[in-house]
Amino acid sequence: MSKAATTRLMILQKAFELIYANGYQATSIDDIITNTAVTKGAFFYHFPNKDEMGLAMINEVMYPGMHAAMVLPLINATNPILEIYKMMKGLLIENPHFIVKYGCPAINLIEEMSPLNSTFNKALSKLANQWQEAIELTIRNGKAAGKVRKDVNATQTAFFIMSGYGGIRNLGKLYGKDCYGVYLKELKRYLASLQ
Amino acid sequence: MSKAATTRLMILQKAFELIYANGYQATSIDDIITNTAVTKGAFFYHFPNKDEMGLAMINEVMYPGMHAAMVLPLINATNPILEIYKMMKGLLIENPHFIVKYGCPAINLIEEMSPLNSTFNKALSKLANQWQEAIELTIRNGKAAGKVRKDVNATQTAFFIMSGYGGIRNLGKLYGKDCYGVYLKELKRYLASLQ
DNA sequence: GACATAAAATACTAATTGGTATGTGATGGC
DNA sequence: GCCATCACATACCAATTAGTATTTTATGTC
Repeated sequence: MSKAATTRLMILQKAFELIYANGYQATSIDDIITNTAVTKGAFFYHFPNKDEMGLAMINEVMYPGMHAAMVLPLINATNPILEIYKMMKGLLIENPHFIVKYGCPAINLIEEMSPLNSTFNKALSKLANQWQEAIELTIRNGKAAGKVRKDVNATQTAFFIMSGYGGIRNLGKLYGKDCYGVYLKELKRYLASLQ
Repeated sequence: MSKAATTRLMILQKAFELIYANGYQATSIDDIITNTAVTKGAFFYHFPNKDEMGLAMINEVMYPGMHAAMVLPLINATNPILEIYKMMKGLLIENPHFIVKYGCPAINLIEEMSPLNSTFNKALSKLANQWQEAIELTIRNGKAAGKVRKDVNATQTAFFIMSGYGGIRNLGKLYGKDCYGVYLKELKRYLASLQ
């Protein structure tokens, strides 16, 4: 990787880190550059403004991360109920990149920025769509394989599962990680009811 | 109400309005006073700083509102499954104070502030606890009355329902109100599975 | 090694931020 | 009618914000 590309990536990764912990608007460009070996000149050489950096961060840092944690575990699922549960448990309990009190980076950014900036909204919708489609497909395949009841609505179920995730990330900020376990137990019950 | 009390309430209500739409940190004191007939002197006469105003807003504006919309509908519930569903539908569809793209004021504030400020965290936890207890009690009563299966865990179920709410408010910001209907359909299915 | 351009460093700016210092008119108790 | 204190109003301040203008240093190509 060229030195310039390294600088650019350093900016995006540190921005992600700070924005994850403090929010997008509360993270200043000065915050980012004082936490890296990057100067303001370099920042504005690589990005025309803060929002363009934010979009690059969504597409180049968050998208790959969410794909690995949320979509890949579902690909080629043979037992959809189990696979969806494992994906969720992996996300909530086993993923070392997430800190309970800071929630989920994607949920945080949706919460903060999607009402304020339609370009952010679009970029974040793409993330959510990928996940929704992966869950939906898993359920449809499960129905075809006879592992999920025929009267289950895949779209409805996907939205319901995604909602649970966003909400428990929110509650986790209030109560800490204990509520993740409580949630997962009931998720298991719910998923079983689809069989 | 005395004139001073009116001024104070005006500040809190306008602050709530602006913070609901733009977030706590993105709403400046100047924003609040230019949108009211209140000066900076009056603001800092009534509140020592911005955070104290924020806490007063949680306790004096948000708490009563959330109690009316989230707790009251469950009190004296005779059919818990139906009552919980109606409470949720009332919140998502019928409540005229909420704007889909801005989500839920309480969820927003939890998202933004609970990781950054432990005093906010505490105040917001009280809100969440009230709701949790109301849902839990409804389910326990339902079990006692034979309207909810004995093997249902009230705490788990309450967390699961609360999570769904927080998450669908998040998705609503992305997708608009259509997803509320999709969510409610699956919530109905889930609630039925408790019977 | 000359040269063009890419990449970055430095110094600045206007606007906005939360908060303060100080002044002033109204209000209520005596 | 005096006086204290309440309830504001006005003018300010230092720090921080996103962004710009200008200069300097690397880097690849011939």
